[in-house]
Amino acid sequence: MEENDVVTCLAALAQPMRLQVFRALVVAGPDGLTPGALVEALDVPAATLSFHLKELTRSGLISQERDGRSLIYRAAFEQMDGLLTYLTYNCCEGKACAVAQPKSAARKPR
Amino acid sequence: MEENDVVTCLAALAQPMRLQVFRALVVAGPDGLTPGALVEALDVPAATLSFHLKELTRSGLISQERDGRSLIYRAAFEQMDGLLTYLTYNCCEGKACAVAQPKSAARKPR
DNA sequence: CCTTTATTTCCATAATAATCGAAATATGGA
DNA sequence: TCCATATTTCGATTATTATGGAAATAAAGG
Repeated sequence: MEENDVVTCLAALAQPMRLQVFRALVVAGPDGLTPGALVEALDVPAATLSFHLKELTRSGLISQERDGRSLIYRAAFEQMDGLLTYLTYNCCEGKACAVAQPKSAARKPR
Repeated sequence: MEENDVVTCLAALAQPMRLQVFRALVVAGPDGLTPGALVEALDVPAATLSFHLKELTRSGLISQERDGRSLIYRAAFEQMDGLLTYLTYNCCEGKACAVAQPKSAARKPR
């Protein structure tokens, strides 16, 4: 992933409501969630949610698919993986830092 | 790391100049860099740089230490590790996604 | 103490992002 | 075709962030 896209992805997640939306979609997995479900779950006005969904979509971190009257949004794990890969590289260059997947995997196991 | 701090860290990195600054500090390693060196390297007005350094410091992603007339800024790897850990968790919850440290480590070896 | 160098703070300005009601669009079904 | 439901777009408003020159602060050394 290229620096520009990295900044866009980071900015997409760097907002409380959007981080919550993304987390909800990650938890929902392949089924995804509709805007309606997110409005309920996160108690946010539809127009506001729509703005944030657009922002996340623009970054490539989520995808959209129509299903009848509803839309289904899903987390785009490949993109998130790309972001993490970039950050891991640019955190750990020459350092014995967070190549620590084992350490990470050990704590806070929820 | 808690959700609030995650958003703050993401926001700190979600800006082209700040991402460059952080990357430069990561590359510089334990020696760190002075604002003067960064002004030279990144060709940015001192006042603008100072604003961004403050932002990064506020997030905990870099630290500051005085050395005579100069200040030395360094990447705070523990904080970055915390951020990566959080993101890894909230990307991969229930997914066989980017627990892929090996995969990541294999490509783009520069 | 005065000067030089390093860096930050102040301040005004410009640019971008977030909020949300109301109107518009899309879809499926009677 | 008309209606109800799901969602987005519009548009106005407010809030936050970024930029950079000029003035202020901090430290070292004569």
